[in-house]
Order: sequence, then structure tokens, then C-alpha cells
Amino acid sequence: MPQRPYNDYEKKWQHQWEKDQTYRADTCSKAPKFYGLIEFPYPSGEGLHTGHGRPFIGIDVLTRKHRMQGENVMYPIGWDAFGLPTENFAIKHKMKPVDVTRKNVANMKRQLFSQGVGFDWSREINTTDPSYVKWTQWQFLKFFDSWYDEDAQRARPISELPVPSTILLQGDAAVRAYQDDHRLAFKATSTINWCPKDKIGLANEEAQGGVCERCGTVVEKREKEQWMIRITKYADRLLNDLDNVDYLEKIKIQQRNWIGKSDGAQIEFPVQDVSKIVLATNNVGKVARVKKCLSSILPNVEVLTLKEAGLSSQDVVEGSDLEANARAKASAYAGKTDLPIMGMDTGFFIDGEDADPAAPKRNALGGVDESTLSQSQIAEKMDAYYRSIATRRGGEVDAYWKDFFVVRFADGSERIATSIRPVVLTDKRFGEMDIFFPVRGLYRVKANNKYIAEQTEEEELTVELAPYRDALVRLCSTSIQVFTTRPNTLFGVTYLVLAPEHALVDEWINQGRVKNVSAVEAYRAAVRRETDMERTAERREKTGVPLEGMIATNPINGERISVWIADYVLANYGTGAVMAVPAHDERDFAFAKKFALPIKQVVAPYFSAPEGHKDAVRADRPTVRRQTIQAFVKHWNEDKYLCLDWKHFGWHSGVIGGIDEGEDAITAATREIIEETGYQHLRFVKLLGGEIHKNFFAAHKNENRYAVSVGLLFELVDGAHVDPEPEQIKNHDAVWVAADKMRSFLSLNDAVYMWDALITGNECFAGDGLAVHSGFLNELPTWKAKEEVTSWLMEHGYGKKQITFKLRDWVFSRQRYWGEPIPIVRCAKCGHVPLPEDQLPLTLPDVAVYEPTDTGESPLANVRSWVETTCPRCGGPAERETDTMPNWAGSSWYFLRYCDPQNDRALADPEALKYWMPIDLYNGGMEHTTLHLLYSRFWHKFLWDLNIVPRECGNEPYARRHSHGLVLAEGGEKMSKSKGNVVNPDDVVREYGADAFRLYIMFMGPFEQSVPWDTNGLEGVRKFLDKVWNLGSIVARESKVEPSLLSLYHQTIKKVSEGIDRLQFNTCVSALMILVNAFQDAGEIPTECRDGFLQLLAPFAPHIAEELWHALGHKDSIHRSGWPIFDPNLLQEETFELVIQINGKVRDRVKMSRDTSEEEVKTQIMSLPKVQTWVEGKTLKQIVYVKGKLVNIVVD
RNA sequence: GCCGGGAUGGCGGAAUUGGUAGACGCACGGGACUCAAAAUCCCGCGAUCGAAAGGUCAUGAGAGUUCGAUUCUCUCUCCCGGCACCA
Repeated sequence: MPQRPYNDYEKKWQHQWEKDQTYRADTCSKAPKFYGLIEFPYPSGEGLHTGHGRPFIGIDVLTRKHRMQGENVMYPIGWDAFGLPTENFAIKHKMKPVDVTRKNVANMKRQLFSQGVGFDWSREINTTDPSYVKWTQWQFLKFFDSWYDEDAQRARPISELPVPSTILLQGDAAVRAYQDDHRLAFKATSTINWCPKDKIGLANEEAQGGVCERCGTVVEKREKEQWMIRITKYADRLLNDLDNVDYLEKIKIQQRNWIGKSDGAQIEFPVQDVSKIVLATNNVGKVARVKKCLSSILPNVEVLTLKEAGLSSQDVVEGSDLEANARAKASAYAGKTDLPIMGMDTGFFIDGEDADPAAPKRNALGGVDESTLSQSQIAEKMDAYYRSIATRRGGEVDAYWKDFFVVRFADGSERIATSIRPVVLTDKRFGEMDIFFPVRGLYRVKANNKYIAEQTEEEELTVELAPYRDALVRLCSTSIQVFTTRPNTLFGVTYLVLAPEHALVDEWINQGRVKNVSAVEAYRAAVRRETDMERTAERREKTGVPLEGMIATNPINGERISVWIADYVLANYGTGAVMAVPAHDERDFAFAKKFALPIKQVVAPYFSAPEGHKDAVRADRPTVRRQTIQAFVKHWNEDKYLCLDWKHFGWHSGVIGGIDEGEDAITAATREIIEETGYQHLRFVKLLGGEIHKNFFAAHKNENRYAVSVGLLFELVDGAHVDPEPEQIKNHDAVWVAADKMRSFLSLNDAVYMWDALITGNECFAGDGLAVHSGFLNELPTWKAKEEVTSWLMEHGYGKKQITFKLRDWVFSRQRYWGEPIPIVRCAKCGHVPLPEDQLPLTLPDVAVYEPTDTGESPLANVRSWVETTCPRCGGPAERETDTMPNWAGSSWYFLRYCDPQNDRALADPEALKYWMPIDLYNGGMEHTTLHLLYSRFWHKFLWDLNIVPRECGNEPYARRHSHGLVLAEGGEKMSKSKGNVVNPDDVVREYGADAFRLYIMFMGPFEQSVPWDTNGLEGVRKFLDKVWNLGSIVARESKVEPSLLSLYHQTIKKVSEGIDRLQFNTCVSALMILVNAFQDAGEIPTECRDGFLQLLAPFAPHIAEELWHALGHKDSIHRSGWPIFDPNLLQEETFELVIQINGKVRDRVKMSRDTSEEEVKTQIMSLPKVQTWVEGKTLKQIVYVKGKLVNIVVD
């Protein structure tokens, strides 16, 4: 038997393919395209291990099939080459990262080549190439140069950002600051996770569980100014667009969880500190307005005019501007009352007019003495004046109200607030003039685009006057904003908790309102010292400190509640504050227990039988409402409980009974237990959770019952027992049930619920149910109560619907050398200035020392010659940004570059992108489903928004995403260098050949599951390949082909074709093995099967297939030769084996012709001897016939 | 704790809409060839009772739906992955 010289032919074909460019993709092709992608590898010094082979070879098989089908296939490869391991290795060995990278790439490239992976090497890219870095930096500058338009739901150039007139008025610097606040790439100080070992800031994603993802070191917190990217703006789109892509379901779920959308409400809890306030004016209009605004949010603030406060009006010398006027008015009454005095002044400013801020109204009056005119004359004059401006300026002019408020307290302290209400002046006239606000008829509110006279009072308050009202509220109280997903529990709020870092805490401390400052500060310091590790440690005891002196008001019921700080509330989620509902939230419950805070049930579990159930409410029967109890009675010395078995109704429950008029639950339960069971000496132990509601048909009373029920636990003191009255026990027996049988014994949901409460001791109910003890919400189901309470909050200005995401903005700065420099220059005069495009790429300085600094600054900061530069805008001296980008940057767009890898005018030619995108299949590891996948989807959407990626490509880069399982070491553990269990593919390829390696990798198990490596398994596929090799010596017979063999051949085509499409490679290999075994058994390969079989084999074992293909006399490569097609008529043979079951058990099989009719089948099988013996003496009940498969004879 | 996914021989795993459980491969046992070994080929290989024919039991455990359940439903146990004080 000839040896199979795989070493010779594998090398031969690998070189031939390279020479022939067999796997090259052609962008100009008219053929349908197929873009298959694997995650490009990081060129590590260790090279590839066998696990890497799985995705590479799997997608190689898939793309080879598509190529053979005549499609224009792109299967590219590149290197994600920036990164810490290379940098650290280079530092350690005194090398340059660029050289380390080059060496590693060469090695891994050789490995891939030797495995016969059909990559299009002409498209190879490397993220560290300056030609690639250029475009990564260019795209960063696009983020810098963009803002997110919420209305249009897309990114737009910053030049298109509408800047409010109030900002424009403040000059260039203010405009720049405003723009900086809206850029998608922005700089912000944030607490970062700092790895003291790697000396690098980590993204939240890289510091999960409080340890560094790379080295496992416990991370520290540091404050640092970092570049951030506003990925949160895309949260909704990243979430919703998952519906339009074909990802494995588990991948979608992970993405959804990571984005973490929560639907709820934002609620404002006022912390009022002013109860009476005097307005330093007798202007009725102003007073009315203030009263209206305040009463809507702080109803118990009493607003007095000077007269009402018993103060006589004084002449006030007007100041030079609004602030001075307001201040002067307030000061005029200082010392004359103990009440706070509010001075206010309001001005009307017209954009572009030469307004006099000191006396704006005089513009309208044209210097006429105000005192000589009546109110209506003033109004008329002003009306005419403003209208003339609007008309002259083309109908519409930007204008705004500016209000200034000063509250002066008796102790001399002041609180100030301003509000700005933008409006548009028009020459249209609506409604009547308001003598106190004389331009009323002429303006339109910018925020809602409605003319003043058309506004409802509601709109006036919530839209037009919102800034005004907010300012007033701010003067009379502080308010705490909380986010909750369960606004329906608002009546159950018993305290508030702020994150220790919350800004309000600082504010209150500064105002001297917190009475226990030292305790609060001590707690905050302790929290700051904690690592994330400690803070999130499991089953951690709740800690916290009350803010003494701060009392909040529950807006829905006016209850006064305490305010705490505690580290279980996170500063960076929601509003950094929560309303605590201990009865319905586990964390709040634990906290309330620890600090003895009140717990108030506001949701009752609700039980009702589903429609059609025997216990379901019956429409034709009356409903009787009752207070009831359900009691579990523990045996006096055994672990068992007294229960009721309702003989005729199928119910198993605790002792159930009604509460009579004037009775409490314990008395009622005691009475019922004695009456129904006869046991006498009871001791009450505790209540089981709160009340529950239950609606059902009470068969024993023939009526519907709405029961409000309470669970109780009793203990029997002794066995004293008196037989109960027969009347009491006609419906049920009292039975003893062992504790461990209780759960399966109890048949009623409510009984099980109470039992669980008994066992777990859990008094906190976090589920949905009916609102109770909740005023106007009572007995509404949770979903409805949420709606109702939210509308109430909106109506009363205390809150609104709110959606919150877990997703945080992307920390984009790394303080390391081996990454893309961020192409920004810091200029003292101009701020952050982007590098002009013609200065890209900004390359790393070629320096000897690039070790990280302990200060947390990038090593680049030490390279002064590189750092010092000139400002591209003003030409003055400036410094370069020294942070570099994270690895995720280059990998967020590499799939676009593959489409046109050498382009130096664009990141890729739009035509190439249109042709190739989206990616037909993207395969990668589950470890990248949260980060890389999300970042790159986001990045792609952004480019798409800006039309850099053409519309035709779609806004999702990956049409289909799949993931592969790990290859584990032989013992089932993860392969790792430290464990020394890594299998090197080079050894495998040398010893068994590339084809055997590939085939085994594909055969070892389901593609998406983790499977341990097994060297013995490799022997199996080697034997298979030997068989294939030796098939050559089997004579191909031209004579008639055995029908069963031909049918098997067509089945194999079907199985392999479909299997590859579904990435079920293991079953494809097994199908090929079955076919080869059949060829061998037959001693022939039918000529008509010969080529097709090799074609089916080619994607898996490309070398041997090519070798045998050429041995058959073919001149061109098998890999572009076509793909066999099965004939559906040949899939089945004419006869089949009918399975005969009797009562579901297989008793016989019989050959049948496919065209036998059902009748014939049935009569034929009944006469079979085996059937006879099984059926004899029994009555035939039914015969089930499944065509072409089986018959099931059912007998009695 | 929450969200996913899973559990099938000694092992990796098959069994697309409920229809012959254990395909294919490994390991193991027996045989042929050989002086012998390797390689190769042939046979066997879930458990159990039986001389055999054949029966019975078996897809993590328990229940249910069905003529029929590895597949669907419920409860539980264990394993893997992800998230984790996210209000």
C-alpha cells in the first residue's frame, strides 16, 4: 500500500495556490459577492495555538464552498497589532515594539500558510502601519468634529450644531465651550480604573469585578482627564437594530444586557427649606405668576406681597442691570422682617438690537417717562415698538426673557437664581395684550413653537414658564431627582438614598444644612478609599449614614422622609439617587432592616385562576369580598404542619378562614384553627409577608370570592385536641404534612407563596401584583399603576417618563506608548485643536525609552521634542495630546479597510464598500460579544451617519454573527502557557499533515461549543484520509451504479452543503466518512460520484482534494471547479424500511415499496406473524400511520 | 441573585417540524494476516435477564401532555457562559 506523501503535496499546492492567486477576491467582479470574516488576530509572541484554528478553518471551509459555487469570495486577514503584551515584551527585551510586531506577524503568517487557510493575502492589513493609523486618526477627528442630533437620530458635523442665542451672545469662547460639550469625542474628568501593575487606565469593560482584565491586579480609582466617546447616544439604535441582524440569540441577549435599557420614571423629591416668602413688589401680575409657579410644585410655600407681609413699599434706587435691581429690591427690606425676601427683575432682550440691559423697557417707550402713561398706553406703545422690529427684520426675531431672582434671608445669606426663556418675536398678532407682560400678543415660545395666546395653562407652566418655575423652586427648596423602574411603588417610599459622591451632598454641606457633617464626611472618605472589588463584594452588609437635617417630601402624599447616603447607590447610574421602597426591593429591604427604617407594603401579590380553570371566576355568580387568613400550624414536637385537604374541591392549603367584624387576623386565625382542626393550645409566631389578594370561584359557597388574605404561622403548645363539630369538617380534612413535603402538597398558589415566605423568611416582594395602601392607585395592577402615577407626576410637575441605560460612554484614552496617538493639540489660547488632515498620520516618536510613568501620564509626555509643537489654528506654542487610543480603535473599522486596503485618499473607496458590505458572516469568540462587537457596530453606524460609509451598505456592519467554542486542553481545562498544556499546531501539521489537522478541528465537536483536544481523534481522521488516498486504487466501474450507493451520494451532497451553511462541520465530516466507507464496501467509486466527492471534500481537506483532482486529469484547481448539486429524486430509494410499533414500541420492520397505499400498508402489516403475536387477544384501538416511516398499532 | 445555554454509552458527539435513541469517530474486546509487532481488514461493543429467540429498563431527577417525548410544558439538581448593590 503506497504511503500518503502529504508533506510533499501539501507544500506543493500551498505554493501553487499562492502563485495562482487562487483565493484572491476581485472587487470588480460581476459575480455575487461573499464576504466572510474572522476576528483578526493579535500577533503574540507565542504564535497560534490549536484553538485559533477553529474559526480560521471553519470560515475557510464556508468561504471555500461559496468560492466553488462561483461566488466572488473575500476572506481577508490582518493583524490587530497595537497592544500591551508587545509593548511589555519590547521593554523587557530592549527592543522596539515595531520590530517585535514584525517578527510575530511573520511567524503567525507562516503558521496560517502551513494550515492551508485560503486567505486573500493581497488584502493583509496591520493596524500599526502608518497608512492604517492615518485613517484611524482621521476617524477619531470625525468623532471630534461631530455632535449627535437627537431629533434626527444621527451624528452631524459640529458646524451644524445650533448654538442658542444666549450662548452666542457670550462670545467665541462660550460657543467653543458649548461645541466641546456636544462633540462625540470629548474630554472629561472621570474616575478611572487604574491598574497599578500595567500602569494603564482601563475602561469599565476591562476592569470587570474590580480586577485588571489583562493581569488580574486589583484596580485602583484615579481621577483623570480622559478622552471619551459618546457611545451612549447610540444606545437605542444599538439595541433596536439587533432586531434586523442575524446573530446567534445568545449574542443578541448579551448585547441587550450590556446596553441595559430600563424603562421607568424620574421623580423629583423636594427638600423644601422655605415655607413663607415675601416678594419685594406689589406688582400683581408678577405676584400672580410666582404664586402660580410655586403652587404647582411646592404647594406649602406661602407667597406674600409686601402689603400682606405688613411692609410698606419703599422707593428703590434702580441698579445698572437686572441683578443689581433684584438685589436692591431685596436689600431694601433687609432687617424689617424675619421672612425671606425675594427681589426680582425681568428684562426682555431682542437679539441684535442695541438693548440697554439696565432698562430694557425704555427701548419700547422711546425715552418717554413711564409715570405719565397708563398701563394700557404702555402696553400699546411697547406692542407697536416690538412689532415694528419684527416687521423690519423680516417677520421673526430671536428674543428672550431674562429673570433674575435674589432671596435674602434674615441671617443675611442670599440665594440667587436666573432663568432664560427664549422666544421669537413676530409681526403676527395673537390674542389680547397682557398689561403686565405687554408683548404677549407678539411672541412665540421657542421651546414648543406655540404662540403664547394659544397655549394652555398647562403648557404655559410646563413649557414656557418651566425655567422660571425651576428657578423659583430652586430658591425655596432643594430637590432630589431619583430614577425608578417602579414608580407604582411611590406610596411605599420610606426614605431616600443618595450616592455618597452626589453633588447635592457637597452643596448641602457647604450651605451648612447638614447637621452631622463629620459623620457624613467620614463615611464618604471611607467609600472613596474602597476599591471596586470591596464595594461589589458579595452579600456585603449595607452601610450608610443619614443626612441629618435634610427632610424630603414624598410628592404623592406629602409624607416627610429621611435622606441617607449609602454606597449601594451608584453615582453613575440613573440620577445617583434612589427612592427606597424596602417592602419591594431587596437592597432597600436589607438597608431598612439594618437601620430600623419603616417598611410599607404597597404591592400585594395577586392570585387568580386562569380562564377555563375550575377555580376561575364565573361571570354568572356574584362576587363576595372578604378579609381572610391562612395559617400554618406547626406540630408541638415534630417538623410537620397542619393543613387542610379539601376533599371535593382538589385544594390543598393551610387553615383558611374569614376575619369577622371587629376581629383582628390573629384572633380570627386562632378561632378558625380551633374550630376546623380541634387543636386547642396555640401560640402565634409571626406573620408571613404582607397581605395578598386572591380572586377565585369558591365552589364550597357557590360564589366568587375576592379575598384579601394574610398568612400566619402558629405553633401548637401540646397535642390537646377536641373533635371539631361535624359541620366544620364536612368540606375538608385536617392532615399533618411533613415540612419537606409541604411544597408539593400545597395546591393553591397563594398557599405556596405563603409557605415560601415561611421557609425563606423573605418579607420583601419584588414581583408585580396589585397596588395597596396607595391612595388613588389601590387595586390597580402594577403596569396600570405605573402609567397612572407617571401621568400624575407629569401633571403636577414632579416627574416624567425616563429611560436609563447601563451603557456608559467609552473611555478612549490609554496612557501607553504602543497605540495610535490621539491627533489633538492643546493650545492655551484655542483649547483642543484637531490636527489638520494633511498632517496625518501622526506617528509615534522613535525613542529608546517608552516605559510607563507612575504619575499616570503617557510615556509620550516625556518626549518633549515630540510633545512641543505649534497650534494649527493660531500658530502659537502648543503641546500634543500624549494619550494613545485603545486597541478597540483599530479593530472597530478594519473590516471596512479590507474592502480597499491600499487606498491613501480615503479609508476605503465608497464603491468598494458598496460592493462588499455588509459582511455576510462574521465569526468570533464569545469574549468579544460585549466589547468589540458593540464598539464596531457603533463605529460603523457613526460612519454611516456621516455618509463615509455609503447608505447602500446598511447601518449594521455584520449581517450574520456566529461564534465558535474554545478548544480545551486534553483534560478539559483551558489551554494556557502557564499550565503547559498548549498544543502547537505546527507539531500537528508536521506529524499528521494540514488536512488531518483541519479535518480533526472540524470533526471534534459542534462549532459553537467548547471541546477538549484528543490526539486519538486525530488518528481517526488520518485513517480516513488514508482511505481517501487509497480509493484511487479502487477501480471506477462504468457499469450500472448500485441505487443505494447513488442515493447515499446524493444524500451526502445535501448533508454537506446544508451542514456547511449552518456551520455544522462535524456532521459534514461524518457524512463524508460514511460515504467513503460505502465506496470501500462497494469496492468501487462510481465514475459519476468521483469528481463530486472530491469537491465535497475540498473545503475540508483542500490539499488532498487538489492532488487527487489533478491525478484524475483535471488541469484547473478544484477550488474554483464548481459545487456538486444533488438530485432530489435520487435522495430516496424506491423501497424503505417501515417500522412497526405496537403501543409505541418497535416490534418489527419490513421492507416496503414507497408507493404502497396507506390501506395496503395497514392490511399487509396486520398479517405479519410478530404483529399477530402482539395483537392476539387484544382489541384494536387505533392505527397511526406516518408515511414512509412507521406504523403504530394501539391495542388495549 | 439575575439572564442565557447545557446534561445522551468508557470518551467526543449524532438524531432540524414530536416518529427506529446512540450515526460518525475514539477507546476497548475478539478474530484474520504475520515468526512477531505495527499497519490493514473483519466481527462485537448502553444496562440488565436469557443458552438462544427474545424480553425489560435506559437520553441529569420527578411529574404532565401525546398513539408515540432526547425533542413540548412544569418543578428540582448539577455544570458552563455572561452580568452582578443598575434602583
